[in-house]
Formats: sequence, structure tokens, C-alpha cells
Amino acid sequence: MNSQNKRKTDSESYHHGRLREELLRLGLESLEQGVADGISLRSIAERAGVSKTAPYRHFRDRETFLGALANEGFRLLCVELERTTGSATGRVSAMGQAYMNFAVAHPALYRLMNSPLICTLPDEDIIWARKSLVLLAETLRSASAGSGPEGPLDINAAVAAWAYIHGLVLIRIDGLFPPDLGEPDWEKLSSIVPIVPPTGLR
Amino acid sequence: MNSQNKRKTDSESYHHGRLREELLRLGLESLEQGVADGISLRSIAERAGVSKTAPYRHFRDRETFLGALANEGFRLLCVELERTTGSATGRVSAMGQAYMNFAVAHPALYRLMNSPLICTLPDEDIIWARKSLVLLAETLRSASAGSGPEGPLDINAAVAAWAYIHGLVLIRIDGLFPPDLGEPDWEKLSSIVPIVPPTGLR
DNA sequence: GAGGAATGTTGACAATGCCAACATCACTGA
DNA sequence: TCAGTGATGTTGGCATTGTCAACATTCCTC
Repeated sequence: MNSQNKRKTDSESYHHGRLREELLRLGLESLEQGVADGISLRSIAERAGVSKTAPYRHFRDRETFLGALANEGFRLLCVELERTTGSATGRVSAMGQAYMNFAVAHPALYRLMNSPLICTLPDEDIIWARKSLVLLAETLRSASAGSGPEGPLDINAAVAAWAYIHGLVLIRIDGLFPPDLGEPDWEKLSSIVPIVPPTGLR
Repeated sequence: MNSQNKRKTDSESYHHGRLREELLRLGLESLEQGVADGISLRSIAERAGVSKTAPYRHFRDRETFLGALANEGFRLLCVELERTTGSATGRVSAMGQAYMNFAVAHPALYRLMNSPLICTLPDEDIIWARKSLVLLAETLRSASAGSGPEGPLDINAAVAAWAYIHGLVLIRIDGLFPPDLGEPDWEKLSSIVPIVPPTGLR
């Protein structure tokens, strides 16, 4: 019963060949189907047609695997953020909407990407997470400087803007807002990302 | 070995008496110690000195138990929010800081309170979650109306403000902001909760 | 072609959620 | 007073999962 299932050619009979990529693909697929938290290495291995411990040849443990998935997610997010166009301030709005659209399209992945898990990962496993943040921060810098020379990077402004979209996204995809109070205008809300922390406002 | 461990009087030998409360207490205690995700009914039952399935007499399943913990958390949060004082606009700031302080003091509990879990719970299990949101929304309404008569409750304004603090809190307690980029001024940031969604800003 | 490195498999163990069957206790009504 | 009933707690068991150790197979290089 080892030789008959899934007619394999000799070259792929024992060694899968690109198991790592396949596991990541299946992992993302599971996330798309909303499996979210319960994503198990065993089930994914099974779906890849491979033994339960095969994934351990490519990922130290479950956390490392999830981290790799998260990094993949950030790579996809970066693509969307970089695709935005317009003036600096207009681009901030566009990024807000791109951010929201991404999260709504891949809620489970988004949650994984922003779980406390990633702060335990080594730097090289979160390069794309880093990049997406820097992208936002630099666009904010351009926007707040108007058309003049760019000022220094204001990390408080970046955090404020990021916090706003991040919170907005989570409240939406986690369904935290009570439905019977009405439906917020998510599209509009995600386009009004604060460009500077409104220090003068309060 | 059943009669000797934990010298019990006759009245508490078999029936615990207030196991439900004890389990919740131990659950919160676990969360304080950062057990967070891996919180297991079995371990808590063991710590309560009770058999592994005893909790099932008080909670349908693990999710229900976690939901009860979350509701407890919202009750505590409401206490903090209601403790805030000052003018309407000043109170919004104070609430932002109270929110942040609560989350920093109980990060694992805060995450649980805002996990997608709660949107599957019946209404009576999340009364405090609801109340804390309404509290914020009404304070915002007072603040945005200035000293004049109160306008209608603006759910977009409420969501915008909530999203901002929620995101801020999560970025902080989840350690999402890369430490090497500097340390945001969390205290200041959590006091500048937007009172109205800055529709004119963009 | 020999041998080591990479990759995959089998078997096992412990932790966990949860179900079924049973034990004990408190309380109520005849 | 006491039978009986429902609430509460226990034991045993099953399935799923993460992960380790030991072993097998294949690839790749000298």
C-alpha cells in the first residue's frame, strides 16, 4: 500500500522535492478556509500526502511554521501597499484601504501576521513585516512634510496611523462591533488614516 | 489517597461548593501569569484540586469557559472606565489612558477579551463587553457636542476612537513595534483618542 | 561507487478536549 | 423520615496533536 497510492514516478516516490513550498501553500490555503487557530502540522502533512513528522525536516516546530506563513502574508501585503499611487497624502488613504481590503480578504492570515508570535522570531523571518511598516512610515513622512523637504521619521505618527488601521481592521474581521448597533462605514473609515498624531487636538 | 489529600471537612469532601467561581478565579490567575493561549481546562481543574472533567459541570466546553473569563475582564474594564472623571473631552483622554493601563496590566486577558471568540457567544455572556463600548460611545457623544445639547450617537466616531486605542494597545502588548526603531510615547499616544472621525482631514 | 547529508517514515509519549458511565450529595415532597 | 431526583464530581476511555528517537531512502559529491 505504499507503492500504489498516488502513482508517483520514481523520482518523486520518496522525496517530495519541494515539500517546504507545498506545506506553506497548504498552510495558506487552510488559513483562507478560516481554519485559523486550529491549524495543525499533522493535518497539513496529511494533505500533502506525507508522513506526520515530515514537516519537521523543514520547520523546527509549529511556531516556526506559523511564523513562515506570517512572513508570506507580509510579503503579499507589501505588494498591495506598494501598488498604491497618488499624492503623498492620497497615498496614505489608499494604503489604509489597501490594508483593510487585504485583511478582509484574508482574515485568518491577518490575525496570524499580527499575533504576538512574531515578536519572538529572528529578524530574518520577519523582513517583510518590517518592510510593510517602514513603507507606511515613509509615506506618512512624505505626507506630513507636504511638498517641502522631508522631515525626520516620526515614530509616534507612524504608530498612531498604524494603530488606527490595525484596530479598525481587527474590530471588523473579528466581528467585535455589535451588529445590532448598525454597520460602520468601513470603507470611509479606513480611508481617513491620521497623518499626524493630533497632538494639538487635545 | 482520596481521603487524605487536602484535609477536607465532611461538607466539602465531595462537592466543592463554589467550583465555578474558583475555576474562573484560577483562570484569571493563569492569564495574569501570561499562560494566554495554552490555558487548558485540565490544568485548571488540577489546580482546583478537582478531577479533569469537573469543569464540564459548569461550562459547556472550553470556549464557553474562555467566554466567561472574557466577560469578567470586561466587567473589570468597565470599573476602570467609569472611574474616569473630568470634562467630556478630558474624559475621552482619560478613558484612552485607562484602557491602555488596563491592557498593559492584563495583556493576556485583554487579548482574550477581544478575540473573535466573543462574537459567537450569546448576548447574556457579553453584557459587560457591550457596556464598555456604549460607555465610550456616549462619552464621545458628549465630547463632540461640546457643551451644547447632545447630538445623536455617531457609530463611526465611536468605531474610529475605539479602533485607535484598540490598535495602539495591541501593538504595544503584542510587541509588534520593532524595538530597534525606538520606543513610542505610549502614554501620550493613548491620551489623544480621536473624538470625531476626521472626515475633513482627508 | 562509497559515504555522508538531506529528506522522509514509523513508533511512541504526553497533553488535551470531551464523551459515557457511574458515584455522591443536597434537597424536596409525600 | 425517607425515597427519589437533579446537581455535582469521578473514572476510564478515545481521538487529536506536538514532538522526539530511531531508522530508511535518496541525492550528491569526492
